[in-house]
Amino acid sequence: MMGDQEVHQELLVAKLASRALLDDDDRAAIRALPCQGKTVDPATYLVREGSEPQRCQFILSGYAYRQKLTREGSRQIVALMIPGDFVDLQQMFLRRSDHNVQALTRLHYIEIPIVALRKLATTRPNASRALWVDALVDASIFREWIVSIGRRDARERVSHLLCEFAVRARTAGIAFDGDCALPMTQEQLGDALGLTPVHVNRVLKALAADGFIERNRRQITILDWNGLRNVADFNDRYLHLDQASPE
Amino acid sequence: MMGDQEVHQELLVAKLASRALLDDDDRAAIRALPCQGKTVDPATYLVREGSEPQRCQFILSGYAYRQKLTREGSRQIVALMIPGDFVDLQQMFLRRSDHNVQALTRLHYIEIPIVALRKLATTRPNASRALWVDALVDASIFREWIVSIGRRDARERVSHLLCEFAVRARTAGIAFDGDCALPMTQEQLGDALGLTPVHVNRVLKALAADGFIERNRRQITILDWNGLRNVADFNDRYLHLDQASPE
DNA sequence: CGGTCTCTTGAGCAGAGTCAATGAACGTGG
DNA sequence: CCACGTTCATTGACTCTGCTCAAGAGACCG
Repeated sequence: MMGDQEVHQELLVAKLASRALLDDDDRAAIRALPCQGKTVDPATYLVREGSEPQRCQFILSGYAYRQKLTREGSRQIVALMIPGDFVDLQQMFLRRSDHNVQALTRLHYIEIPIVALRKLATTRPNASRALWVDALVDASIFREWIVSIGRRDARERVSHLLCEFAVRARTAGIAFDGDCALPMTQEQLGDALGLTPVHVNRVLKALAADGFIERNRRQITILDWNGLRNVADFNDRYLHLDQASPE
Repeated sequence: MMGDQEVHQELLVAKLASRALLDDDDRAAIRALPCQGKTVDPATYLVREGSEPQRCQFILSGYAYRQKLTREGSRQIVALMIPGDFVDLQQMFLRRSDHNVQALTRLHYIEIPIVALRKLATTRPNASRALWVDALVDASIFREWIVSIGRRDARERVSHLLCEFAVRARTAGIAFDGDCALPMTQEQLGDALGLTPVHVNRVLKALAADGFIERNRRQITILDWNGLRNVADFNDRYLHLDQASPE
């Protein structure tokens, strides 16, 4: 029987093993990382712009998002994070954070000292590769968001986000089939998509009227996966899901 | 007297040294990287979506951009690259490229086998850190572009791109003061900003009328740096320019 | 049961897009 | 050295997607 600590670290091992092939020594080194579990309420800041992070967070359950504010006070969400995501690989080698990270829901996570992760990265080549792949996949998702916001209309954009979330949730083992409970308010969706909440509302209504999704308060369920992926022009290539298979 | 090969490698050393503190052994290891110089014409593809890159390119002179196409054929430029930028760190640990890279101008670059770079990353901790920082700064720029395209209006967006380009060009030592010759057509600017070329034209005209910039064919010169940065809500924090100073 | 968040919906507006025509600069080959 | 074709830049007229403002309806909470 495993204690909490062990369960947490198995998630971490599983995540990194999905990013690169690991041997037993790599796994042992990952299990040996010092870490500490934490829980926070929705809207809590995990990282603040301008701060100098000393620990890297890894999400066990719940959701979080990266966010930046403009001078006028409008907010842009630049990434969603789900269980099995690292919050701070994006800052691991940078001095100051360039954005904020906030909990979207109640959140359980572990914190690992950055020095320990850096040491892992320099002593275990396979683990290092897994960390690289993870950071580079994040960057690939950023690029796809630029394409969505820059070149897709509101209907495509909303659909694309739903598709991405569904695939990532399924890959992380926290969703099955269409059952994709994206716990975001329409205002938050708007902030992630570069739209106003009013317009998000209208688009969701239209997608529901067309039978692609079903809505029920903050729950959105995909009814017609192929239809929605077609509306969205969605292709999961940019998520790089096959990095850990033998070459 | 240095031959071409040596000059090229000094640029590489200088770039990595700007990303992390390096010692003499690190510099020697970087100089020992095998590499080959190349030159291509504007619009040449350096990387194609779906390909499996074996070499990493490093730009010596000229400009390039990352680009993705949507189903409808519209194009989104997701990054600009200038001399001293790595083209392919973003793919170094991923199997298949998720985007295209094209030369914007006539381009001189060197190619380094990815295996050699990976080896550098696993044997030289400081060099590894420099590569990490470089990749993470790229990711930070992606995030800022998401904010720009998602939440800034056309005038702010155009100004922001000009500011970013000016700062990066100055840092790379290829521009001085306001002298920022961004060699992009208005169509390409539009593709980078999520706008149409017609609208880019009108915004540039307005910025010139207000005295912020001067235009002359494809050359844009910044006349009023502080004014433009103010229009753009520009802050260079996200470029992480101070990573190589002692902690 | 009142207060607070969200979600909805309507009406009107505006920033940016579309379409289309003209003009300026450039490169090339005869 | 000029004619021609091509690529960009420019401008106007019109359209439309998505925004703003505002009010009302649900849902949830202490």
